Amino acid sequence: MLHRSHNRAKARLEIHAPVFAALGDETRLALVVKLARGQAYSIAQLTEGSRLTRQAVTKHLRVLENVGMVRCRRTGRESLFELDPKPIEEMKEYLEYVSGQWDQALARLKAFVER
Amino acid sequence: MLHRSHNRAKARLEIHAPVFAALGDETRLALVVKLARGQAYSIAQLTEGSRLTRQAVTKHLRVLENVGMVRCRRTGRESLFELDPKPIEEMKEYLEYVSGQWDQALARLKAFVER
DNA sequence: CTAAAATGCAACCGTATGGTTGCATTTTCA
DNA sequence: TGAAAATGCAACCATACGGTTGCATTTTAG
Repeated sequence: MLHRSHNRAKARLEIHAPVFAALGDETRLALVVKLARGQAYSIAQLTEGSRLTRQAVTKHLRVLENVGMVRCRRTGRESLFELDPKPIEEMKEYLEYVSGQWDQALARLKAFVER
Repeated sequence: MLHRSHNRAKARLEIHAPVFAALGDETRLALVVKLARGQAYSIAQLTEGSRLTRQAVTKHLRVLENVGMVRCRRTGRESLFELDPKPIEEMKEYLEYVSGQWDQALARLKAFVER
């Protein structure tokens, strides 16, 4: 059972890099925090409070959309964006895998030293 | 207590973006996986199996080092790199915060609808 | 119907990024 | 001591990235 989650995490490593990259920007990181509040926000709403242009924010939103962290639906004259938590769960799985491996390595080292 | 972890995560948001960016590259992602095995690896060892140049791998390692995910010590004629799990823990905290907010938002929505 | 609101589209720009090549430096070991 | 191993340093290159500006399009509301 531990073996299964191991393979699952390893099989999906390729998918993760672009998702991590999407969060590798302060603006996008902040957007995700705002979107995590659960509502759907228009581009104008998401631009408000930022020192950036609306178009800059739009670009960031498209990046998030392309990696599947955000979904967009047109409603009237505005585009509403809302979070999709699945990629975040995948990132958590990856990090759990890495730190799990690390912890096991430390445990083996400890057992070896104490022998 | 839930309120405290909320503020802690929010206070450190600036730190996280470069760390996420560091994992936003397939090569670095793979390096971290390898380093999670717990040993210290030389540059030559980490280059082995990759299609990249040693210098390319070195650059990636410096990136990981600059965000604190990896430490380097010179031993004889080789540079040994090993993982530092703290930044990974910080990323996990951030993701926990975001998905936690999201879950709470969904719960509020559910409570509202069922009223 | 028309003006304002919200967005889309596209060109453009400076800089960061990922990668290479070439050469110098330090350590090891026979 | 001298060659091979492991790395460091630096220049260079193409392209991706973050951001802006300008203008066209669609929707709303008076």
